Parts: sequence; C-alpha cells; structure tokens
Amino acid sequence: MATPQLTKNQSLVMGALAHSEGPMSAYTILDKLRDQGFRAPLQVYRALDKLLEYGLVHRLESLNAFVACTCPDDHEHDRGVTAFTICEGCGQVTEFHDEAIEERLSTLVRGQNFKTEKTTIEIRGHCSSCA
Amino acid sequence: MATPQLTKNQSLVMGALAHSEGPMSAYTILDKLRDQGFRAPLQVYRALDKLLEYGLVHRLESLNAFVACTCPDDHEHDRGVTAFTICEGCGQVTEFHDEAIEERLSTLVRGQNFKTEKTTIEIRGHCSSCA
DNA sequence: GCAATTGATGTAATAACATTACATGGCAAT
DNA sequence: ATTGCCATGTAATGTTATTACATCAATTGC
Repeated sequence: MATPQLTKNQSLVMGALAHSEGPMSAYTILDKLRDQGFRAPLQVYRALDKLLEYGLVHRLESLNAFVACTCPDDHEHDRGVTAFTICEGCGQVTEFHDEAIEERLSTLVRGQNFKTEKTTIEIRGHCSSCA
Repeated sequence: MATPQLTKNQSLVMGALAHSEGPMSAYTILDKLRDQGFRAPLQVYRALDKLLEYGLVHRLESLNAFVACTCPDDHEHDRGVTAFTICEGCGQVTEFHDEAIEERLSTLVRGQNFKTEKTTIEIRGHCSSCA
C-alpha cells in the first residue's frame, strides 16, 4: 500500500517522533503536542495506529513506547522483520534488519504450521558508550 | 544460581500459571488467588519478579502477560534466548529455543559493540488450528 | 539474650498505558 | 442535498505497574 498523505494529527505525531532523540510513550507525545492543540490520549493513539500501519513508526513492546522508523528508503514494500537494540543506559534504540534471522524464524515457525503476522525482536542491554 | 525454595506467595503464583492453559496478566492471576488471600497487585508482581529471576516464568512483552516456562529440564543454567509463537486466535503460546538465531543475533549485536542482557522474540500470528 | 540486618509480606494510594463510547465536522460521490 | 466515509474532539473508564510506608519472621553477630 502506498503511504497516503498524512493528516494533521498524524503529521504532528510523526514530527514529534522524528525529532526525538529516542523512543517516546504515547503520553509523552501527548505532552509535547499540547501546544499544537492535542488534548486527549486518543488523538495520539489514533495517529500512531495509522503511522504503524504505514510502517513509518515502530512500537517497542518492551518499553510501551514508539520510535520513528530509521529505514532510509521507502516503507512501501514489506520490509520483513525489524529488530532493535535498546540501551538501558542512554535509551538509544538502533533498528536493524537481517535476512538470515528472518529465514531461520520462518523455517522454525513453518515447522509448527504457524502463520506469522508480526514479529517482535528487541534486545535490551548496554551500548558501547554505556558499557 | 540454584532456584531456592519458593515462598508461599511465589508458590501460589507459580501454581496458577502452571495450571493455566495460556498466559495470564498479573491482574488475572490476582483474581485467581483472591480465595487464597491475595488482596493487592503488588503481591503478584513481587512473586512474578522472583519467578522471572529464577527462570520459572516468562513475560510476554507484546501481551503484558506471563507464562510458566515449558522447558522440561532444569532452569538453573543459562538457557540462552527464548522465543515464542503466540496465536491470536486461541491464545496458545509455544516456547522454543534455537542456537542458530542465538548465534546470529550475537554476531549482529557484537558488531554494534552492544552488550546483550535480555532478548525478546515474540511471533504473533495464527497456529495451525486457527489458520 | 538481644539488637541489627535482611527478606517476605500487607495495605493503600497513585502513576502509566490504553480503550470504549458517543458526538461532531469535512468532504467526496451520487 | 443526502449519503457515506473518515478524521477529529471529548469524556469516561479500563488495564497494567509502581511508590510509599508499615509489619513480621528468620538470621547473624555480639
């Protein structure tokens, strides 16, 4: 699916995430956008739902937080599995992709006759600066 | 670390999870244990913290829920990465381990000079029965 | 024996994250 | 102009997790 033009709220949330150093919770985003007229969590969650759907944003399950996708290229075709390292020290999040892992997981779940819809890979630890 | 004798609350929580079909949220566990004297979430969370530490229980980040570990053998030595398939249809959770993925992830994060402490792999989708 | 320490527990309150329900407004297609 | 669709606004509520503080029991060292 081609990414459609973002609505006002979607653009504001996308902008907040894109300019952020690291991940933000929905409520942190809400606070950042109070000055632009945001009043309720739902405004943020609705925008996030769409941005997730378009692949412009990722949800970090282990943090209950969201980050802008850092893929340089287009988000339109399926990017396969996305994985993250998350530093407990500085909060830095690094997104990466790997075909080998993708294929290995694919093989393993096929053995269960399991049909994958979404894969979460999150590695918590310490980055080189915070070791 | 050897698993110590479980306390009363830890045993009750462990029992609830072990006898459950699938994952349970902390509050669901609380409700199950009201008759045994549980009154507050903290009683559950404290027990879960210890059970997670001992490796007897896993936390499913994408569900905010907990499952008993299904490894048949001892939990005492490091089991490496644990991964799960989670069926959206029936809620069934299957735990699995794979050395190849472990090694590949290890290689990838070493390239970032990242020191892994905990790895989360959760695959949401549909199991063979619910496809 | 007995203070000091440690770890488990109990209770209440609150914080943090997410959704449901319902009403409104804009805009395109017919 | 009516209909349908989608984005939005607002309030209330539901769900998950933590902080703060008090108590109790077992152990250790003196």
